Amino acid sequence: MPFAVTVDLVLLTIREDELQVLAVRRGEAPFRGRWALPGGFVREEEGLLEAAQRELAEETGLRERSVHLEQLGTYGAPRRDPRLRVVSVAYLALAAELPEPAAGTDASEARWRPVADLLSGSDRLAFDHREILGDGLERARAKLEYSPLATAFCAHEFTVAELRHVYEVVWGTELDPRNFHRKVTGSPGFLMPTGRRTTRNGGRPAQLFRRGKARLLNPPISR
Amino acid sequence: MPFAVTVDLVLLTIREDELQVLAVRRGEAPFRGRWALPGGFVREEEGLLEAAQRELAEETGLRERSVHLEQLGTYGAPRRDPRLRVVSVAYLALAAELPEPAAGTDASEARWRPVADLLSGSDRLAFDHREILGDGLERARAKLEYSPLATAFCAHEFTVAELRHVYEVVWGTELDPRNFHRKVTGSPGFLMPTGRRTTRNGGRPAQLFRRGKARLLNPPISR
DNA sequence: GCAAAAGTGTTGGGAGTACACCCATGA
DNA sequence: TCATGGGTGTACTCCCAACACTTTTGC
Repeated sequence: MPFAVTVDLVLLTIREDELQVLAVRRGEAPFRGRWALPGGFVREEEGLLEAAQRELAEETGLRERSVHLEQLGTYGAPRRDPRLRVVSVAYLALAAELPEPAAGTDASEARWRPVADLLSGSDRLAFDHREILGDGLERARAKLEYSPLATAFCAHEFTVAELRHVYEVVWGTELDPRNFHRKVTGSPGFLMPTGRRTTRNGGRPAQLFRRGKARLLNPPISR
Repeated sequence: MPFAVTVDLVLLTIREDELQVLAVRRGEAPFRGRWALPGGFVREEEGLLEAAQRELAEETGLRERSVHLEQLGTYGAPRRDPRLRVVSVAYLALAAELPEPAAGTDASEARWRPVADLLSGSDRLAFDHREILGDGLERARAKLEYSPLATAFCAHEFTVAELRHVYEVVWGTELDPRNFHRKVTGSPGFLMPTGRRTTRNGGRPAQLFRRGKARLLNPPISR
């Protein structure tokens, strides 16, 4: 049985105080004119993660270093693509704020779109990409609690307030700045102090941190 | 690019006070004579979950009702199968104790094997199935904490002690029976009392429960 | 000085652990 | 009546949400 295998990317970032995802406007049938997740075929001599890294580089010009990339799930309903049987392995990628993608890189327009808009159905996604995006969002939300994943949304160095902003945007909640500060700085291995400070918005300068080596947070950060 | 797509099953159960997994002895090259996870090709008109359900039924004769089945991950390294490019979607299945599979169903011998034996490397698995099994075990362990998944290892009706036994075997720890009892009966939606009681091993009869409707446990059951 | 943001101290209540104790059965 | 496992009560500890308060900057 001949199957086509693709990777699709749910690349999330935080821009303009909301969670946004990279989407491409489809130039061809099927679903011409609709938004879709970026993706492409897996090559002959390429692993799945490798293919996702390549797609990521093609879409954003980013080396994999600064981007968190993990397998999200695989979608293979018989007629999810009307042309042929395609099994798609979705990857979840999280990045710090990136520039708007250069136009015309791939003959198709790529843009940052608010996740909420694409999920609310006002702007329907191609294929089963709405389901994939929904699963990606859920995964990201859950992992913020018990893993240091939120740092993947931040630049190399960041303040506690910036990290808190990530949590607040992804979860859509407000967190107490004082307790949050204590929690994250007290969580072993979550943050590494750099010793440097910054002043960005007036007020007392904040310490700058880098991500630490911890892979799991306990106790978790509660919503 | 022509890919073959298969589903592989990590079917776990608890037998003889240990965690066991269904394995099949390979009758052909490659890896002839080695143990492997049960699996097979996805058919033309079949979804991925559907294929996993079919495999499960073929191996165990079980209807999907009583078995928990969820996608675990997808494995597609270029040369994981030396014959052709195979992408395998692994599913994690959890079941209550089942009879030893009938011999000769599928020309290959299927048997319950202790997970620890297969992971410790004393009995090497075919392909990348050791990695898949390891991922499945990790997933099961993690999900016991924050989901009512442990009930999937129990029969339709079960006692608190039987449920505790599941946790103790999967985690390899001992739990305080008294606090455990309070936690699980107090967790809303985890267990539904049937009103019936049973005496299995002498001692005071225990209440019988069924799984409730909760999908998430909070607070979680801690290791 | 005043506003604004960073960071610390304090406290009261809730949750979890450890363990003493009581309950219901079979032999 | 004893052994065995089921189930409840209770006290102590630790954690954490809430919020008052102090620190350090720009204007």
